[in-house]
Amino acid sequence: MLSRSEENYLKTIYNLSDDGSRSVSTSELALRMNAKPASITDMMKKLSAKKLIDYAPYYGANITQQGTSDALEIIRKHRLWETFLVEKLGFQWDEVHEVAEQLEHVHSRSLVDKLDQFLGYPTADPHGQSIPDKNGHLKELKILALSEIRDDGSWNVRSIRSGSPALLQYLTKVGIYIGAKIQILERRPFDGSLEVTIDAKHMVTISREVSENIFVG
Amino acid sequence: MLSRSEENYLKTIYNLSDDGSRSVSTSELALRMNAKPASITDMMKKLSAKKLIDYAPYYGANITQQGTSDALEIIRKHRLWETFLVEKLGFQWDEVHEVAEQLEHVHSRSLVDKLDQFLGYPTADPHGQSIPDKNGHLKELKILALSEIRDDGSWNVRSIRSGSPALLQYLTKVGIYIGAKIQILERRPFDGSLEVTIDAKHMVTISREVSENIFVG
DNA sequence: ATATTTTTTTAGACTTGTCTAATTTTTACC
DNA sequence: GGTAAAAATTAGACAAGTCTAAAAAAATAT
Repeated sequence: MLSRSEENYLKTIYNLSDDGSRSVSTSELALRMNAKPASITDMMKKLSAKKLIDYAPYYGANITQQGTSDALEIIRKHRLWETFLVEKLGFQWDEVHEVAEQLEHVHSRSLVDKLDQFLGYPTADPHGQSIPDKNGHLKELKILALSEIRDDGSWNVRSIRSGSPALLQYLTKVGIYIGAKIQILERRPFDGSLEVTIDAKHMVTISREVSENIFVG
Repeated sequence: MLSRSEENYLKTIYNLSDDGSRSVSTSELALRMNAKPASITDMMKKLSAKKLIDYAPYYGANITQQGTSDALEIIRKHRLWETFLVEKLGFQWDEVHEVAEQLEHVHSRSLVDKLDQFLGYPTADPHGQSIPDKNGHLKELKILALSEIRDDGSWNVRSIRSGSPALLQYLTKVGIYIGAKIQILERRPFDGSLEVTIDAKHMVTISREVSENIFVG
């Protein structure tokens, strides 16, 4: 069984690697985990010994099939708990990440599946992110970050990269939510910011940092 | 903030001390925690430094007011989660202890209170044990262990000392549940066993070990 | 009242996960 | 292609929580 720390590293490697499609460097991981590179190297060796990542010194980590499967299980738990917290306990979408970070490490054969059933087998969490099913299958949505959209026209907000309560609070304030309709009016190449309308009603300027975390389809 | 280990020791000291009314010895705690006495001594010093117990070498531990308050918060969380698992997720009463042991360590200002509200402010968990309220008040029930009953007549099962799935499974098998009516027919002083009827229907023999864990009123 | 047994504590070691400082390897640049 | 900068690794340390073995204190028994 994995330790809490191992689980956190594995999950972060999975997320940084774009669902396992590229390798992750020590410094990248150090930045995301708020840890020193030396600590990352140590953990890379541990995960490698457990065959959860392929690791060679100086060449970063590639998550293995087993690692992906374990990571998806943790992500499934995280997203199911977030859904529970919002749908059943009445939390706001910006309040649930930290608690779910703890709940995702509870180990129980049947707990997750019973929770899934209780919630009615949801396919997306409160931030619009897909919830892997019990076999570790993730419904891949064809979505793009708002920052990557080149085509004008109207897009629907499908998900938000969660993790930052401040971002979610900001989005709520400017009227962006899962399902909101966004139309790009103007692009400002010098800073990457966008001028958009939301639900064809109000107009806001969105910075590049923010548009990179909004996914539309 | 207390570590998981500190929380587990504190909770166990509280339980062993009969709600803080007597001191707990090193060996007693070692037995219950499945740890060596040397480890207990180390932790006693830590909890003592944090003023959660009064401890003097060779004289055991007495839980302080602050320690009692912290212990009751953990116990509140444990019992609310057990209630959730049985009432909402459909677990059996003998399946929830281990998972609740993990869930009780999740830290969140609002989670527990929102869970309490979601469950409708229950006053007892699935084993009949009182749930402390958010101010740490525990409704003290006038109950006795079945093993201590000297008076004949009929008694209602009020709670079971939880923690042993095997015991709970056994009780289910012989027809004992919270609310069952038990009448003592015969006492066997040589081994402390009792012959009883349950709900005036069927008759069973209950060992002393079992009757010490059934509370009636 | 003293000796023996039991309990508790101390001393020192080990594991996990982290760190700092020093070293090595890779990358980037002229 | 050689050198400087950046990135990664190694070596050694530390804290938390556990252990074993030895020593000390308390309890028990004769």
